[in-house]
Amino acid sequence: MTETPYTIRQMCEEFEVTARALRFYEAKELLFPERQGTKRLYSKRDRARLKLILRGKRFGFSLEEIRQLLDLYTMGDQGATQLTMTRTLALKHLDEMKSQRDELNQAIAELEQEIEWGTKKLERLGERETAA
Amino acid sequence: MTETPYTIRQMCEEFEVTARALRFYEAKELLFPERQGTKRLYSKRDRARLKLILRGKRFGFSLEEIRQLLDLYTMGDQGATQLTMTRTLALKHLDEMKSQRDELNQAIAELEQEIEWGTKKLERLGERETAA
DNA sequence: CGTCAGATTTACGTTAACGTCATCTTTGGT
DNA sequence: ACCAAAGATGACGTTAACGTAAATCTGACG
Repeated sequence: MTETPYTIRQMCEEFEVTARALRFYEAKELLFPERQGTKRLYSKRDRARLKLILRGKRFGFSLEEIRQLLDLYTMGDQGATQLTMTRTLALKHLDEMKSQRDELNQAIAELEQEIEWGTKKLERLGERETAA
Repeated sequence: MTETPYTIRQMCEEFEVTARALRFYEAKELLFPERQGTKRLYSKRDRARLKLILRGKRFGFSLEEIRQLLDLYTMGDQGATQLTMTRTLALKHLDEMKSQRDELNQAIAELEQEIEWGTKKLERLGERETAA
């Protein structure tokens, strides 16, 4: 078993996306499944890429941004110039993600505060009701 | 100085958004500036809400989701039922944000790996060039 | 060989979140 | 009183990321 190509249906089920989305990602050059006749066959590499695509989306990156990031994980044997550019781009994204994480942590802390506040208020209301 | 209302322009500059966006948020009931005649006046409370709106956007929440979250920060003197619902919703969002953070941390770690890999490759290329 | 489910291609539709005019009003300043 | 700038109100346009429908194709099976 050297490889294990997936059909489009299997991909859909495994990643919970529609066939339309997969074809769309292909049209946008984020995926390059091979063809067996006219049908698409998704390799392990395609599956890895799709995973990254979906994760990128969850972080609010656009498909175009994701496409650029994907090239990073495909860094084969490019020239030093290309590699440097890719790395620079990646560092930029890394920075974004880090500030995003910091802000997210702050937001989480604040939201927890608010919830605690609401919880205590509910407790007081409960006491009143119990006392009556 | 009990209050310090902002004009729409001041809001735009302070938060780097367009007037169109502010009116749009108002149409979607995320902001409720008062009116002095026909003109909008944004209170401190509006500014706080806008800050949360923009932050929510950065985390990929839709305006509708943000609207619901905003009500959390407006928990005044509602009934216990309403308050419980709001709190439940908030806990759900909190969970989402926490998993998002965890996934983000993992993505950051992986991206750092890749970058390090690229960096080392560049170093090797540099050595070769130097040796030539 | 017929057909019937599953794929593909093509093309138009949809939603969110504004952008971009065009066209009034309002208003502070001279 | 008058003018230009700022603000308001429609109304239509735009982009991203698919959804949906229609027509065609293709391959395994009885």
